[in-house]
Amino acid sequence: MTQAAKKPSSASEAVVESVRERRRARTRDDIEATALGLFLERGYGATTIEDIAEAALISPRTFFRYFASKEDLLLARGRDKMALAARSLGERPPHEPVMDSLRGMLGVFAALHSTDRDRELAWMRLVTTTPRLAAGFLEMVHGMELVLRDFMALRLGVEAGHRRPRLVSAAVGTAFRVAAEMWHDSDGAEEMTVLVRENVETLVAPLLETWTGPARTSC
Amino acid sequence: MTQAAKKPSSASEAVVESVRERRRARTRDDIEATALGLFLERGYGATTIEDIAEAALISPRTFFRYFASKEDLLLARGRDKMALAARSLGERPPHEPVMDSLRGMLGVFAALHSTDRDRELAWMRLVTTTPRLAAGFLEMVHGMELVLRDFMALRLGVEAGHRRPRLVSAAVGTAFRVAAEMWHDSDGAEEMTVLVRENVETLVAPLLETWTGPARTSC
DNA sequence: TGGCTTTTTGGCAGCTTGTGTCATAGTGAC
DNA sequence: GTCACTATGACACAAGCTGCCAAAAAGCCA
Repeated sequence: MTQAAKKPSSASEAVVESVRERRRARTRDDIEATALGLFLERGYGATTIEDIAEAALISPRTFFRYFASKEDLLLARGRDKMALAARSLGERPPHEPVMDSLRGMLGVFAALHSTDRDRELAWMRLVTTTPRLAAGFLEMVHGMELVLRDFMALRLGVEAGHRRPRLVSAAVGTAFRVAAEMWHDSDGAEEMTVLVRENVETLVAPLLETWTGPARTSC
Repeated sequence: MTQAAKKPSSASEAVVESVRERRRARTRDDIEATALGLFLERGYGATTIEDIAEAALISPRTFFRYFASKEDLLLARGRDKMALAARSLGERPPHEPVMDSLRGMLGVFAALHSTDRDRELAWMRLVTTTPRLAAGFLEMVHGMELVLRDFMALRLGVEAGHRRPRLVSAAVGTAFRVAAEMWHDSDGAEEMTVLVRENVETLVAPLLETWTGPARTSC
């Protein structure tokens, strides 16, 4: 169920999705877009699953076959993007300076970012202004931090439970989160990617400098 | 409803709560303790409001007169503690070095901290292992950051929307959060307060040093 | 003590989210 | 065209949560 198409029937060898999978993805996108429209129109809380199902021409039961919850509908995409960006660190050359790897990750994230700025802004507004979603957003960033932590442990040469990978990965997540807040509050005036990069430079770079070089002390 | 006792009937002038208020507080504590016991025994998800109500000798309807939700039951106390600690910054001398104010805040927080270590550990385990609660915990810290942000804006002499108060307050919150994770993962072996202090020194101090002194540049 | 006012509580009815189950319709593979 | 698998819809149902109203309890005043 979770696995991708394992046997490409055509000659092409790229990610060939079966017809079913593509159809499923299209339905999923359709539900998502429909729901987002309703949310922006009436608000998150005032829109029921039944409303969404009706507007998307599916049954309420079917909704839950595409999304684990109403919350998931809005957060899944962001979660995937973040996880993908974080995991891309694994393909970085092992001896590259950590800051360079992070900059590379930002590039991956930027490439994944939707070009529809207004839509992203609306999404961000919805997510940050609805308490339950805001909590979910923070958890989403936290999930990315967990992936980052293992990477940092590897690069810093200590176990993941140590303070350094914990603090560094949390700092990166914080840089992301604060950038998102700034981007939203400025109505998208500044480029999100730039904001993230600046925050990482400010918050993470000094932290790494003290550790990647001479440090080999306690904790 | 939300206001405290305004007319103390006795001569004492401290925070005199009416009999009703004290009774209410006692019932609230009672429900909380009962529920925590059930959660630890059967798990958060496997314990229903009805179970809690029955064990606490109240009706399910009454439960919601004491707590906004099942989640709130576990998070309200922590939220209050953090808000109290953060707000205590307002009573600090205005020209005190920011790091000293933060250390003072940690003292307030430590004083509020329960002496029952096992109970706090169990609470932390419950909250961090239950996804929905974990998200709520993160939001709780985020709430503290919002209070911190205004304070930082004041001290740094810029508006709250600027990058510096944002990053510094978020860094403090992150220091808190990571300390909580470390404390939990180490089974409370290290003192929570110490962990927070060390994280603040590592993450926040360098950030402040670059800004409180010479800095008066752009952002 | 007795009566009045306010708060607290319980019960009920109802909405919403989310899940298990089963039958049915659609689709792809051969 | 048949067979197997998947997607869907239609229940039924548990649990969280809210509004509403009536009853009980608690404080208050004479």
